Amino acid sequence: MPIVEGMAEDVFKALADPTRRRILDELVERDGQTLFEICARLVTKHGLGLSRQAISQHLAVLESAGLVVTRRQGRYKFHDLNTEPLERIMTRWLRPDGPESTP
Amino acid sequence: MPIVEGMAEDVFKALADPTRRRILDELVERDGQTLFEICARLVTKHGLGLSRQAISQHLAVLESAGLVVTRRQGRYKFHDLNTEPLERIMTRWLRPDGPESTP
DNA sequence: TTGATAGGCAAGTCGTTGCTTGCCTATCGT
DNA sequence: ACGATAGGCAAGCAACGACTTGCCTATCAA
Repeated sequence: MPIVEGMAEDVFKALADPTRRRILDELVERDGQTLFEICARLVTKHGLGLSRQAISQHLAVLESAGLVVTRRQGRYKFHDLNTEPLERIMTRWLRPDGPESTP
Repeated sequence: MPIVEGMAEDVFKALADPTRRRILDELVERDGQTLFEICARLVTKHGLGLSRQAISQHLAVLESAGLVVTRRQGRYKFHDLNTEPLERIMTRWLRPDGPESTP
């Protein structure tokens, strides 16, 4: 399947923010975290002092990009990482014969 | 070499803009293009009606991210694609399929 | 039911960014 | 030398994006 720019757009924009990349770092380390868990870990591990809404908005961006999928369970909403959109776009500019090493 | 966020920052921000991604598309198709060539091809192939300076600024962003390297020759400045920064960051969130040893 | 927990919605602020416009320098061909 | 070509620099503007604040809904435990 060829890369559709419309799909790549959201993914690249989602990856453009350092906080969102940190969130992905957290999720790749432990899947199924809630919003409050992610907030807590960003504070304790990275010193990120952001409001809950800020993180919530970041998660919304990641979700609409397909990088995060969610499942509700009672009052909890668990967030899981989905790397499938990444693999789709990563090879876009890689040359067929691979990178050229230093001669 | 481990991924340093400071290095990834510029790369992701550079990739966040659709015009810059188009430029990379052009360069992966034909290396060593000048600014005017890139302008012309963006217009004819993608209908992008941007000013020369706009493209120039995009190229500057790509260059400072290390995604494009340049070589001067007389009054010409040729632009070449460099995929090395890409390969550095692409595997960041790919889960280890098993006990992966450091290369 | 009451209070606490987990999360959502909307408006507003403020810095960033993409783009333009105008003018400038350097190199080439004749 | 001259004009034409290739590119650079800087100020200004409009739009977007990250973040906050305030208030609201839903679920669970006592």
